[in-house]
Amino acid sequence: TRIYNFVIGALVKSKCLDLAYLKFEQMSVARCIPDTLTYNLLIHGVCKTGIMDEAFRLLKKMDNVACFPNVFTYTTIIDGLCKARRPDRAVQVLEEMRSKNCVPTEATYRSLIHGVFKNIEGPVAYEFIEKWMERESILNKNICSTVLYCLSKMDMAEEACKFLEKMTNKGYFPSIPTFNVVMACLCKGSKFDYAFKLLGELNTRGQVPEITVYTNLIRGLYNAGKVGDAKRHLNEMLDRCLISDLYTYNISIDCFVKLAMMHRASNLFKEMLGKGHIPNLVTFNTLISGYSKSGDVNKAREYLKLLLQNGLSPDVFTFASMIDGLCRNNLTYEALKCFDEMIQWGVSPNAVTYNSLIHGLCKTGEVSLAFVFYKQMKEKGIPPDVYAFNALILGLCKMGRLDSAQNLCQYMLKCGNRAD
RNA sequence: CUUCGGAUGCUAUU
Repeated sequence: TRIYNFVIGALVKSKCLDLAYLKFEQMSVARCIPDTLTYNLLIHGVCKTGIMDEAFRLLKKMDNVACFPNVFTYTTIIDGLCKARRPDRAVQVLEEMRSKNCVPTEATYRSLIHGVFKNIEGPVAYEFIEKWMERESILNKNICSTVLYCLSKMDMAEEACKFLEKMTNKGYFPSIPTFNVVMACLCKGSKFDYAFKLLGELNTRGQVPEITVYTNLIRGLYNAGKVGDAKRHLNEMLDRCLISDLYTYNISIDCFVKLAMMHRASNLFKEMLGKGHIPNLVTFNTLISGYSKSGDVNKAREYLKLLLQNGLSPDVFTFASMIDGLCRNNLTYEALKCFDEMIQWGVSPNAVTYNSLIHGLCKTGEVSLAFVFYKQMKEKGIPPDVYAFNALILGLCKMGRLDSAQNLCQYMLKCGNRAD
C-alpha cells in the first residue's frame, strides 16, 4: 500500500490522473488495501481538475469501505469546491466534517477563505464570509487575520474597516504582520481616520509600529494632499523608529524628499555619513530625484558627482531623475545630452526615461522631436503608456492640431490603454 | 513524505 501510495502521489503530481486511477485499480489485484492516504491523493487529483462530483464519489466510496476521511480529505475538497465557485457546498462540507468529529485546522479555514476571495467577486465574497462568520460564533484569530489579509490584498479598504470595527469590538486585535498589511491597505484607500485609530490602539498596547507602517501612512497622506499630517507623522516616525542603518536612512531621506524638505533630507544624509554609514545608489538616486523635482539641477548634478566619487555607477533611476530635472527647467538640450550619456554608460532607457523626455520635449514645443523618441521606444519594444500618450496629445493640442491629437487618443485606446 | 496560504523592505515620468 505504501508503495502504491507513493506511485499514485507522484502520478497525481504530474497530472497523470488516468494512470493514477489505473494503479488504484491494480491495488485490489495485488491485494493491497487502499487507505485514507490513497483516497486523499486521488481526491486531490480530481479536485485540481475541478471534477468535484468524482471527489464526492470517492468520498462516498471511502465510507463504503470503512476508510475514514481525515482533515486532509475534507480540506482538499473544501479547497476544490471554492475553486469551482461552490462556496455554499464548501461550508456544507465543513459542517459535515465537524459532525464526524474531524477538527478543522488553520489550513481548512484558510482554504475556505482564500478560496472564496480568490474565486468570487470581492463584495460578494466578503458578504459570504461575513455571514459564515456570524454563524460560526467562535472568534478565531487566524480566521480574522486571513480575512483581513484577503481584504487588504484586494484593496477593499472599506470592508476591511467594517470588519475590523466588528472584530475589535469582540476583543480582537491584529498581529503585527496583519496590522502591517491592513494599514497599507487603509493608507492606499485613504481611510486615514481609521488608520489613525488603529495606530492609536497599537500605541495603547505599548507597541511601536514598524517603519514601513509610517512610510505607507506618510505616502498615503502625501498623495491625498494632506501634507501637514504627513509631516507630523514623519516627525513621529523619526522620533519613535530607530534610524540606524542604510535602509532606514534611505526611507527617511525619501520621506523628506517626497515632502519637498530638501534641507532636512540633506541633513539626514550628512548625519548618516557622520555615523559612518556608506550611502548606496538608492540614497543618491533619492536625493537626485528630490533636487530634480525641486528644480535645483545644480544640486542634483552635485550629488551625481558625489555618486561617482563613491565608486557607484548611475542606473536607469539616476538618469530618469536627471532627465526629468533638466526638462523641468526647460533644459531640453541638456536632457538630450543626458540621454546620450546614459546610453554611453550602457544603461538602457525604459518607459519612464522615454516618458520624461517626451514630456519635456512636448512642453518646450518640440513635438516632432518627441515623436522621434516615441517611435524609437516602440521600435525597442517598449509599449508607450498613458504618460507618453498624454504628453504627446497635450503637445499636439497646444499646437492646435486637435485632429492629430484625437487620432492619437484613439490609437492609445486601441492599444489597450485607458484614458485618464 | 497527502490539503490551503504565508505580509512588509528604500529610489525615477502626467
